[in-house]
Amino acid sequence: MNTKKDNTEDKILDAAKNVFIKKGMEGARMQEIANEAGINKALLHYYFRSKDKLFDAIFSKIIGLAFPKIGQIFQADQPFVSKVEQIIDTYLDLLMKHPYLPAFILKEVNRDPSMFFKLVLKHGFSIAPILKIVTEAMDRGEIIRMNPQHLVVHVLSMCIFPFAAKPVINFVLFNEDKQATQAFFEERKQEVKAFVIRAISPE
Amino acid sequence: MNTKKDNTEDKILDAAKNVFIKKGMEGARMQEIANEAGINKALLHYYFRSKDKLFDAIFSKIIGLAFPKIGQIFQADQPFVSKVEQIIDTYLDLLMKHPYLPAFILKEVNRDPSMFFKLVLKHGFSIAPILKIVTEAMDRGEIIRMNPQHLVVHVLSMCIFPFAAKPVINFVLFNEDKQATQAFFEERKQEVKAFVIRAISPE
DNA sequence: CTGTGATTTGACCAGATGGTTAAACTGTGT
DNA sequence: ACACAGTTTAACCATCTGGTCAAATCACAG
Repeated sequence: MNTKKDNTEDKILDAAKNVFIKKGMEGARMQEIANEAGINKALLHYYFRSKDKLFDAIFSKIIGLAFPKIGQIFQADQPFVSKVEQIIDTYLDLLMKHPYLPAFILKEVNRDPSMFFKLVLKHGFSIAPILKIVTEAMDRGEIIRMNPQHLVVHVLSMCIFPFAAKPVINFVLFNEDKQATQAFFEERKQEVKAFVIRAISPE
Repeated sequence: MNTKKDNTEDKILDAAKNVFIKKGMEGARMQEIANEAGINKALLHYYFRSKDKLFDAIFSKIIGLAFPKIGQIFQADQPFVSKVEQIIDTYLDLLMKHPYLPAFILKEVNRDPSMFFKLVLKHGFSIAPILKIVTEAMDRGEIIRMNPQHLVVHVLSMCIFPFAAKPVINFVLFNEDKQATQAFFEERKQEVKAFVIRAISPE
């Protein structure tokens, strides 16, 4: 389903990613991963010592994907509103491409927060630069003054939550009409941007 | 930890709730539930035929708690802005009292959406009345015109997501300072209300 | 007291699961 | 052709887990 499947290790990583994302660490079965990779179960232990180690490898890659470095998202000097639009565009594009990320990460983070903490440190993710940019925009009067931490959480909530709650939205809002649900998610990029900008613009 | 613990069935329900919420359906162990209830494991099967049946009983109660009837939240004739404030107040109060609800429900909904669908129907939950109230407020010009479904998802996202992502917020935003995290959550009621009202008010 | 049905328990079972191991296979350099 | 290291496999193991059951205990009507 993904990239190169030539060598065994990549076949395992690819299969493990699919199974872990679908079933989670606890729900996944080593035999199922072996089947998906088309190899013998013992090979999983040959390449990765244990289920935990294999999961670590997958989870680390996924955290790196979902917590991008700030430099990768922010462009240099532009109005703050453009920056907000850009960050929402970029992150919702990422989530549309990997809609399973929020539910998977939330599940695993709540199961074992300490593992997540280590990975955040390992990938060098920090929220400070974002808070600084937000605060500076407030100082310049580009946006209204408010607690920047709450603003960040507001925006991330609106971006991420609907993906984690996709089955709920699909059923409660659209009676399991998959096309309507899909259309709704495609609209959200514009809707979130408009909502946020209206909330933070002066006057 | 909860209500009456006199009869065995209630002891089981109470213990099962604690364990299921902490570990989820898959992570929970019948033996652990029995220990928590201070009874023999076979009694679990005597009162509830199987783990699935026991989980159903717990999950149903929790869905009923998290998806309140509309009448229970909305007061009759008041300005729409007051209604929004009231719904945010009420729901954030509920979540502050049961902060585990979002993570637990999201996990189980994504594990088995069909069970969740049945429970939503069983509890007679419907989003239609809310959408109607929102649309009427737009018709009266009380708030700006926008897609009411997106507005509802915006508000629910900002209310619910931070609880599901509490470990992330606790670490990334507050370096595991529990008091700071707690204070942040107590601020959110005001912050969400202000943000939403600013985004939807005319002018 | 005594009988009877509901409740409770310890012992047990079958199946699943992560993990191990010895043997077999593969390819490559000499 | 052969040796040797890396790779792959089938069979196996220990443990855990949901579930069952017969026996024991309890509560209460007669």
